[in-house]
Amino acid sequence: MNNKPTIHDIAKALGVDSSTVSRALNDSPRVTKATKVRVLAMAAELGYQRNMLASNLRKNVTNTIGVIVPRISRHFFSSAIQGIEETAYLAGYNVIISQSLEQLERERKIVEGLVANRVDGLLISVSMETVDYRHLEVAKNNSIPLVFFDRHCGISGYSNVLIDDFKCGFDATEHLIFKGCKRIAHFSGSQELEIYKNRFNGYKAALAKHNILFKNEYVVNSRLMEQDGYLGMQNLLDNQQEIDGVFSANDVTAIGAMKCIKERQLKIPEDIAIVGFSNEPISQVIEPSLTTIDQSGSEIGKTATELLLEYISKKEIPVEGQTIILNSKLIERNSSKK
Amino acid sequence: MNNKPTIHDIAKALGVDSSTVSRALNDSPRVTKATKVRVLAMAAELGYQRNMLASNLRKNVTNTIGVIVPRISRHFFSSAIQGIEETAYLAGYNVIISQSLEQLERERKIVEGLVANRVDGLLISVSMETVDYRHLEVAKNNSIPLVFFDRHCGISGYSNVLIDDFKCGFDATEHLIFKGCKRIAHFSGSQELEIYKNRFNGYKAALAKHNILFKNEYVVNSRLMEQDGYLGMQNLLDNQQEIDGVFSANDVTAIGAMKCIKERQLKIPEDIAIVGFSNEPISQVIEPSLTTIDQSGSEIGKTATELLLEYISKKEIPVEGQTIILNSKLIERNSSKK
DNA sequence: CTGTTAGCGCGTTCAC
DNA sequence: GTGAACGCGCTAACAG
Repeated sequence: MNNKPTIHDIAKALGVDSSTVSRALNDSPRVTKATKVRVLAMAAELGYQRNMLASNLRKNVTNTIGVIVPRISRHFFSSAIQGIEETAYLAGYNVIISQSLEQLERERKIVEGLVANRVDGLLISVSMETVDYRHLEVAKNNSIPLVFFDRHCGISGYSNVLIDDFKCGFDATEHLIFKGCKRIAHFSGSQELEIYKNRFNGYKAALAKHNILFKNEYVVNSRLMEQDGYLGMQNLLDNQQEIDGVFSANDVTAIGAMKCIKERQLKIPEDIAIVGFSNEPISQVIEPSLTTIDQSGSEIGKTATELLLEYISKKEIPVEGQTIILNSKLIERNSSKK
Repeated sequence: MNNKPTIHDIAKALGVDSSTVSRALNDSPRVTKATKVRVLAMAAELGYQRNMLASNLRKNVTNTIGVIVPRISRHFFSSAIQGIEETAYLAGYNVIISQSLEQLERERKIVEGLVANRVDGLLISVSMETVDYRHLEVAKNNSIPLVFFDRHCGISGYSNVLIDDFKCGFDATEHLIFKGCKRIAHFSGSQELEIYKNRFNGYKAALAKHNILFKNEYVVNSRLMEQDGYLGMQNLLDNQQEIDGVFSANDVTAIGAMKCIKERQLKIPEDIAIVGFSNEPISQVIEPSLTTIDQSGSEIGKTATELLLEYISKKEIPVEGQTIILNSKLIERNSSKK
């Protein structure tokens, strides 16, 4: 029962050598079509399943890529993992998931563990504690290719797959401009954080490109709760700011703003168009008509995996890492303004 | 550089045999303390790392458990995976994640793939298309223990780790009763679905236990959108139903109901207490004061993994599967009513 | 095109 | 307590 058939069993049954069987199963060109068929038939009959452990040991690969994220349950990362898993699955790779829980020490141990497990490649979104990358050199020393995603690696020689927050802000704002908006408010978060600063800069750049005057009164910095959107919008409207568009750096805040707009009998997007930068899908359950800039975690995961698989198949770690910057997708969910 | 040291290298360096080294590294009692120390020191010096592939091949294990979920990016599953990963990590196991995308055919292929990869155990939340379990027999045939979580397996002989929706409904309702509520409304979803039916039954049972008359007018069935909560609450209040408590089978719907309550200048929880069954954490961002019954995905993941690891260590698949039913946690977030 | 030989790196017999 | 030898299952290299 527990004696699983091996290539030797099927070789014996067919009166050929096990290496021929091996070649047949691997669809090697150096074996007759006829014997291939016989081997495959016998394999099916015996219920043969290749022992990956042995195969991998011999080939010194694992068909496995290791993934390290700060926390699996955060939506962005789980959707990234979704993309990673799908892409890896199609390429015949397994995915081992680990989480650093934002701790450098844990990250270090995980990397060592994955390297000891001989993963064929590594996908990492580093923890917030990670300031240097010495603990990752073990991968390089073992010729294991490494791709950073979402959170970039500061030093050169590594590949990154990132989201362009600047361009997201730019695109969202330009989208509103194309819709005919001229007085566009921006709800932003702490300017200490790169992501919000970049989105804000994208917003300003889009205005500049289209010769629209930037007005400081249109910018609302907050903690990006729903209430902040509601109150921010209220303030803007009460202060006679004739807003006709809103780009919110956060979806929940955008929902708050929408509530305020609707209460005042203004129409979306006819009177005021609105775009929210989206983190969580549930926000669209609560407000299905919200046009969003979606941080496509699965897209970034897919891209990072494709890049990594390329390195793996080439069996070489590029000296110069490349950096791929993805755009988030703007998903328009309400009718056009003009 | 790429020639990683093996036990032979360290054996040669020490003038002992590789089998002695192997024993020393495995802390076998049949080797001198002194040589153990020498071996360990040399291993550290050479930067030796055990080749798991070879070790696993020899021992015919993988130190890996396979996990199949419908979709990684759904919050419940990603938090379950979080719990699984943490528990497995502590026990020295790796976790391979796969997603069925709710497709039976994919699930079948994944199971076969994981079995072919000789995972030591399997954790499955079956796809919605899964009505029979023949495609899982391959695991049993290969003596791979299997634990179902969240979505239970209908046939006997398998272990399940589930959430008790009935008890959740019961607890939520009883919590409201303890708060002093006597006229408790219930917002429910399609009675075709077990989960909503069970929560509804829990609600009724709690009322019965405390001798509170069940009134059909207090029950609102809907698609559980935010608007459904808002409108449902509106109807209840307009029809002179003097509601003083609400148990919603969904958090978003509860948020809608809260909005309606607040608009009418009623206070939560003083005038109307409210509990929502929680799926997504962001709902608490939008409404931080919502008291919830939390489906703890990570808890269920942890429990399922512990059970599975027990089976793995015992090296036997129980003939009679056991079923563990977990309670979700009630998390009270607003001040007491009475 | 097929068979033979020789390991991959480790763990487990046997002996001594 | 330690060494020698073998095998896990598969595949690469070399013959023929």
